[in-house]
Amino acid sequence: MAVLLKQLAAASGYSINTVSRALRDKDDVSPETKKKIRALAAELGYVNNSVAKSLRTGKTNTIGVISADSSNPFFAEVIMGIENAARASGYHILLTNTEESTEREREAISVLLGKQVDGLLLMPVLQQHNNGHYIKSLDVPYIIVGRWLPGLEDHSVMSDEYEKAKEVVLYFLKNGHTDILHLAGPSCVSSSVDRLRGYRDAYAEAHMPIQEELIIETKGHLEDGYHEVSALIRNERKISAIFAFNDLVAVGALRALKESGLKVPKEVEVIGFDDLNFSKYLHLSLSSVSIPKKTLGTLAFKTLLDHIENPEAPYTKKTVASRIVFRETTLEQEP
Amino acid sequence: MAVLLKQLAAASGYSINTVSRALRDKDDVSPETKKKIRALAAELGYVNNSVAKSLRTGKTNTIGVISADSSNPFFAEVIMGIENAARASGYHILLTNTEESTEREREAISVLLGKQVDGLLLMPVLQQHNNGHYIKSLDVPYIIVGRWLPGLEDHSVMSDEYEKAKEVVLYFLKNGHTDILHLAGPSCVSSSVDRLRGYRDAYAEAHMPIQEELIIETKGHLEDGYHEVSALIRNERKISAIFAFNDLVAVGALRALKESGLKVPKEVEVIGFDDLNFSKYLHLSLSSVSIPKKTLGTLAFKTLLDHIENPEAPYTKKTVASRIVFRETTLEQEP
DNA sequence: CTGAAAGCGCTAACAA
DNA sequence: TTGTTAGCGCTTTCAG
Repeated sequence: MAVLLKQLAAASGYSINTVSRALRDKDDVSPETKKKIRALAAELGYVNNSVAKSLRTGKTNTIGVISADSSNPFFAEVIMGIENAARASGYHILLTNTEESTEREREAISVLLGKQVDGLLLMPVLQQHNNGHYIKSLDVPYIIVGRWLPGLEDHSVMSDEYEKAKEVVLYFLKNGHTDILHLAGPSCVSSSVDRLRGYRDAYAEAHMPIQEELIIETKGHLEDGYHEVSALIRNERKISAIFAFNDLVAVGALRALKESGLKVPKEVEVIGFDDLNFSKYLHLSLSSVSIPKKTLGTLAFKTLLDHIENPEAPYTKKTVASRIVFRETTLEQEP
Repeated sequence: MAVLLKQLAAASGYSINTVSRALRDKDDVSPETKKKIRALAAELGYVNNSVAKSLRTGKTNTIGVISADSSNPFFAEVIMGIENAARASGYHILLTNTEESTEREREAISVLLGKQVDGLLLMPVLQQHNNGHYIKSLDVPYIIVGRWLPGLEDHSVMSDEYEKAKEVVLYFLKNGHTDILHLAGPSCVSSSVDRLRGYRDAYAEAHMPIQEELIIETKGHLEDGYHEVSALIRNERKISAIFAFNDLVAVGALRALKESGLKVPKEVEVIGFDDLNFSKYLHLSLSSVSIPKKTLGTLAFKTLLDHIENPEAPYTKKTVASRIVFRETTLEQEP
């Protein structure tokens, strides 16, 4: 069974305390003693029991990560950024999925608190009955990653989505498009709200009338883009540009366009959002708004760590800049 | 601060013990007492401290998941399967990445053991100096997911990769291809070894000579497929079929083929491996070997759970069947 | 049905 | 420099 301090103490002749201090490299233990104890620990394969340590110290060196859907490559990439940064700082992550369910989210927070995580990284659901109030009352430091919650904006680490969404649609409008389809994301996700707002404000700024039927809410999955665009084409609804909530939806849309024989970008221009790894390798490489996902994850963790180490510090909203990458699904193309 | 059993005891007039037993629904506490205590706990927002509980019970209800690279969509999907199954059984996952490094792997195992995980799910690196010996000596139950380690085959939950790889190449050979490029994965990953073995054995079975220069080792990333195939074409090396280690590499290859003007599948047939979510939505939907990733994750967790609950049970290798999906990058196509 | 006492393995005060 | 003692918050005997 597991080797304990007690065993090391018995085997070395020192007290449990001295062994503990030696292993933690405290400087009131003589070098020789340390050496002896260290050697013994290595020989017997001693592994510090972090559960006991955590109970005693009140620190777990673990943070909870509550993701909405980690099978979505976007989150997967963000989470990898988080994990990397966390590991580099001696932290571990306890990962949970909510699948955009408010109840699961609440449950997840509660369980993770029970596990005494030192902090929380959240990608929360935004809804009528969201957990904003509950989250606001948390004792542990927490950061909202890539999203926001009303009244908690200062806890967010995210990218400039509204601005970029607007820019995308403005680009379309300037190119003379009037029928710009917006394949929006779920309204319970703050990024959908921002991207949609960008769409509306771009129209407003260009003094163009919005055609509400060209705003279609999806769940943000591949199939959604495919089905919605297929349906539109079947109904002979004219569209000349598509601004998709994310790359997944855009890829689905691309597929539908191809099947119907519509030429991209000549007849229909398409811009996605997120710039997933594979998007530039598509047969028709996808124009998209590139969010630095790994950076987002890293920054989120680092910010959280700051607050763990310095609990009194006030929170401030942090933003990482994204940029529009023009590839083969738009007429304008980068060199 | 956090509400403790002590507070509930003081506030309710019962002893700490009774409160604890009431909350855990033990049947030697009277129903009314339970009700009172429960109400109080809910009111004060009591959350059980799992660290203390774990120290006392020796159970953490947490498993460690050591992934090679969770930004790879394949792992992301498997991990999601694991997380789902785990949550359904009241377990949480502590996620770590090794980026295919043996040292990080060893370190990760050790730290997770220190955190007293109830079991381990590994996607280990296979190398000269691998951690097989170390892993073999573990006290906690562990399962190797989607891979194998020599001597530990019984601990694996994986798919029938060798068979399917062979089948793929046999399909190519039967169609008259002689120059089949194999974009292999890293040799330190067991699935690469299996898929390559399938390639070789198919040639042997067809009594065809292998052209060693058509076996190219890659790291399994998108860019690799792109660069290797581009280089081959630049050197005017003739190839008429590509069997890629995974879909990522295949997509990169597809891109290179497109740039060079080679028609898929007429001039070059391509089959990938893994069948990632997006593969069927590519402009040219990718033929691939479909591994049921979520099932793999679920089965891995369930198997691990069996061993956690029943430590004496012997391990046996488990396999989930994959299947070849013929889409638009092959001449043969499913309806 | 309920309570008192012990102890999980560790670290932090305090003594020596 | 080292050892003794207490205690983190909980569950588990064992009494009552």
